Amino acid sequence: MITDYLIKQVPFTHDELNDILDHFEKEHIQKNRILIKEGQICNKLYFLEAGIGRSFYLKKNGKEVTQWFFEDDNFMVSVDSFFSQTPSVYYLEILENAIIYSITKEKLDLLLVKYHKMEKLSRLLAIEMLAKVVHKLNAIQFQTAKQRYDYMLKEFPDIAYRVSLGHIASYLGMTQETLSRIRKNE
Amino acid sequence: MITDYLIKQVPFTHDELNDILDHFEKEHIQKNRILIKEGQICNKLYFLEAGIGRSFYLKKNGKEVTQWFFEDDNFMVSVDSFFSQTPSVYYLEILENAIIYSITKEKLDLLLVKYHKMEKLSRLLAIEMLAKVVHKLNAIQFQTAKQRYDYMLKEFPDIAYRVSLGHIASYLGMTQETLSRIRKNE
DNA sequence: TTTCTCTTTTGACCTAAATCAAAAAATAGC
DNA sequence: GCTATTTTTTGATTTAGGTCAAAAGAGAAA
Repeated sequence: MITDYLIKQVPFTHDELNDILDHFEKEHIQKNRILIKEGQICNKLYFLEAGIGRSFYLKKNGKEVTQWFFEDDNFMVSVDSFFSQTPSVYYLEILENAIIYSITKEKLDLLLVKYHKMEKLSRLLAIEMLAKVVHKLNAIQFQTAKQRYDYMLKEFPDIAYRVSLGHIASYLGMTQETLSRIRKNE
Repeated sequence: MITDYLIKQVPFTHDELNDILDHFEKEHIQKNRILIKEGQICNKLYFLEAGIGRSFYLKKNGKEVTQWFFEDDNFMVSVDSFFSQTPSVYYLEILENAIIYSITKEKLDLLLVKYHKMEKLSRLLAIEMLAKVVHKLNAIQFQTAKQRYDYMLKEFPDIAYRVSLGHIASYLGMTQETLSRIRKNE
């Protein structure tokens, strides 16, 4: 639940929470839907109440490379694009039927001005995400293919067996063949 | 200047700025000083007014691996450790004689509560840092050694020729020998 | 069940970059 | 200046993981 998630981060009052939630829209999204394409400006911040998603980008050779996975009960967004309102480098895709809450940049900006606590929430989320990305960077930069897969299992235990091997392999910076061989030897 | 930097991010008033700056301490630091060791809790946020720094960690085999470079006119911190007050995974080291402004976690927390704008500043910084780390991640994950060095030249043009080849090589996830050969063929 | 498509596995071979080792160059200390 | 120490370069060899190609397996539609 999005309310539980928000309260866990910052102690909003009941009224504040209602006001904030009024700025979000709830939607049901079918799997394989692309929320944002490369080049579009990501104008919405999404909260995944159910389902999973990923961001990926398309290399010149046409291959998709997964950049991040988004689990349920987490925000999903093309960060740079949304916050600096510049064209997204990534695609955002829903991988399993999802229930999402979305808020536009304009509405979020209103909330950020209105509620000091909302700024705090955003800061906390950004720092949390930063820590996660740094963690992945270390895994990618210094570890063998096998160790990177172990990182994946720890970081996304729920997702590791729900998305295709190819998506995971590209997320981990290795080929499908290599990941297949790693799994074989588990 | 730290004041210029702050104002560029958020329009603080003169009084606010003075109050905020009163919470910082100015220090001159000699090169090669270690600000934070692995395992310590990073209790201060540093602003580099002059000089450069890096974060690195020590692998089990005793080798240092540079994790990030910090240029003058930027904040320098072991992010996770500082914000979640947990033991740092990294060392923070000053590489060239520096002038820094530092603020403790306690004092920063006071400012974050006192000034809505200060929360905003922190959010913006976190998002900016996030974008940079994502950028490096992409360079590391998908590019050849040569391309990674080109990324370094773009991201840290000032630093690329001021720090040792070994520091840069480990930052880019390659050996010194490889970087030396790349430079030779430039 | 059969067909079509998409995903995963397996095998053979190749290459970018690592490792190991040692020489050359640059810096720092005296 | 002249050593001592650290950093960088060069060469020879190895290897993890990539590439290419094809077979096997798994869904989905009908």
